[in-house]
Amino acid sequence: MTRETVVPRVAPTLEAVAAAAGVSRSTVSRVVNGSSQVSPEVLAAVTSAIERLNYVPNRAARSLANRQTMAIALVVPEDTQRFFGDPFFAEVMLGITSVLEDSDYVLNLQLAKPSDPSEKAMRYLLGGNVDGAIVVSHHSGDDFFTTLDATIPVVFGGRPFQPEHHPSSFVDVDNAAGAALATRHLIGLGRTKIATISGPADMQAALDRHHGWSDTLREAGLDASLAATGDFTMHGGAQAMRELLEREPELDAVFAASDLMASGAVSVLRRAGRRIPEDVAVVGFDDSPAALSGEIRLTTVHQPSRIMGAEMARMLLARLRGETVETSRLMPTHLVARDSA
Amino acid sequence: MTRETVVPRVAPTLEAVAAAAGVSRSTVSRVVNGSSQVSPEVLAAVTSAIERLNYVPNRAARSLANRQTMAIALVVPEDTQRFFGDPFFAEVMLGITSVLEDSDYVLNLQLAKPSDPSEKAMRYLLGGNVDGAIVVSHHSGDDFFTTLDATIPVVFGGRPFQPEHHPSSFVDVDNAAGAALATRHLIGLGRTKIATISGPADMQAALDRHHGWSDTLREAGLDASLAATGDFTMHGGAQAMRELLEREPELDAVFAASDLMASGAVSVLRRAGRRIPEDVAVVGFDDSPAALSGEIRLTTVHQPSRIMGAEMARMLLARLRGETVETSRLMPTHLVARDSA
DNA sequence: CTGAAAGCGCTTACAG
DNA sequence: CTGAAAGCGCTTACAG
Repeated sequence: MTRETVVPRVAPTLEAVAAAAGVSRSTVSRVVNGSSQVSPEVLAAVTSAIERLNYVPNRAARSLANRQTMAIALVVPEDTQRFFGDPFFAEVMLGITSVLEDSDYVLNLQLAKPSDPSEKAMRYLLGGNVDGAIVVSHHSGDDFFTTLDATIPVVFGGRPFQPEHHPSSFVDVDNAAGAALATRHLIGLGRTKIATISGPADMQAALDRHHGWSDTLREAGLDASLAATGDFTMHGGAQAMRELLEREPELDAVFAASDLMASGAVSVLRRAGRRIPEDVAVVGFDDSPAALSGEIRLTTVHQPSRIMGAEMARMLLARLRGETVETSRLMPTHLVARDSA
Repeated sequence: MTRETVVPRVAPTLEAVAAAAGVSRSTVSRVVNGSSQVSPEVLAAVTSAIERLNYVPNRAARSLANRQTMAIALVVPEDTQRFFGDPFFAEVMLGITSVLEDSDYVLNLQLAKPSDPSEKAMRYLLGGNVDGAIVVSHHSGDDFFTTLDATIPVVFGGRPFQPEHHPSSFVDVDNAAGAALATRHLIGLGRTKIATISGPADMQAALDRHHGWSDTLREAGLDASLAATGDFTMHGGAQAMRELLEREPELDAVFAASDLMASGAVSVLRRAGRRIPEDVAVVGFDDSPAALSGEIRLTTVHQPSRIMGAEMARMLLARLRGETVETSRLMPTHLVARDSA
């Protein structure tokens, strides 16, 4: 259209640096990649040329040549709302980025639809765009992610559904044990009508926590039928609480499988005139910031979310380096007694 | 090390598809890229070969050849905590992803340190990894981002600092006008000692909102000296409120430059025995979910965050297409009167 | 409508 | 320690 007088500031290439330093491309490539096979003088000349030209290697060319992208994907099969709404994800991401910072890898966040990764997301993950992936919040419909491991290494945050089908590597806590901790605490408080608000049945962690609750109750000879399902959100927790209250107005305790759901339950209980913890004791799970931001300081099962994120990253990086690493890492939980139970 | 008996499931290339379909690579490339210059029969043959081999184009090779990455970066110069803590960012990201979904672009999230993007982030942005960038939450120290536009198109969320230096394209609201709306509302309520909690002075939006407040006050002949600075977080808002209360215990209104800061202020005011809105009227800014999740339903200045995100993406995509687009887009604000003022 | 060929900017054996 | 050359998997004029 218009006459362009602007010099098309093309990014300098290896070639240009080589010319400027008076050496071959191979040599420049060596210094860029930190090879020790370079004489001090040449090193200096090349380094200064790089500085002078402000050279940055072209990632596409590099990837094409050595088949590494130096990128890893963080896949969260949840909608944006839930991703941002639950502090758990922030903590995990914080842990991941903290270890990636010290590496040459960059993180690509991929929010996918639960149990139905988009065509686009699948192509992205399979199209050689990342060297590995971390999948947090796996749902049972997501077969794609468990089989993805055949193409690139993937580490799950939380034991994925059907690991027997495709043995996946993951970092998790012993969810059943954590739930048992919470339930025993409630029993120790003398409660007898102990309900639970479970997470979605298509998530392994939700199932495990549910079983931890029911097994503990049965061992104690208590009824384990008072269960409702939430979706790990505050709203879902409130909804489930209403249902439980209707079914059993006399309930005196509830174990919610997440702090957010516990918060929702607390609101409903109070609005229904129950004092917490006097009338109804509530225990959450996560010990995320959400445990402290609600109407009452939540008693909850602590899981080291940030550290778990860091472990996921470390595990993936180790596999990327070709090291033999354990397929799973289980982190400890503990009960944090505060005001709600 | 060990003898590998596993077939190294190499991803099929264009070449392989061409062979399978009995055509040239050029032809396969054409159908992959949706060229119309292909006969129906050949189209069918190639399509079926692609299906059969499960072919996914190698992105690095494609990028190298046509100099497009089909990726754009969302850069947020804030730490992970604040990024996840403020619903504003979630809304913007939601808007961005909604328009990107219908395109072939993927989004790469880059959290950078305020006023000091890491070496790594800079290299990433300059290294041909993305075709363009959206920068939300720009601080005055970030010269890198304003100059980045010389290399790849960047659209700012919120007018960047020093746009005169490097005319940047951005989408924003008229922050001063929004603040004036809030302030006039407070004046209309008969308040006379109207304070403000501003955002950080290194952000243009914070400055603009502050001026909207002070100009309106001066026009009304009221004192405009009661100002404290927060950092856009709840904690920062609380801190600033304490300071204001100490300086002027008689204050009867406060305009906070964000809902999160308004929430922090509300807590402090109540703890100090003030009734809201009777004793002190509070107006926030954003109308994000945070306006409804606190102790009181906040009266606030609505800005269409999600739509703004969508506009940023649309604007960037248009520039990527080589279209001539306006350099800035200003969205409207309006006051939402609820319970706090 | 289709194919042969050059080129995108790197890395990596292979010689020397 | 250094360089020439092939190759990574695509796209894109250029012919035909």
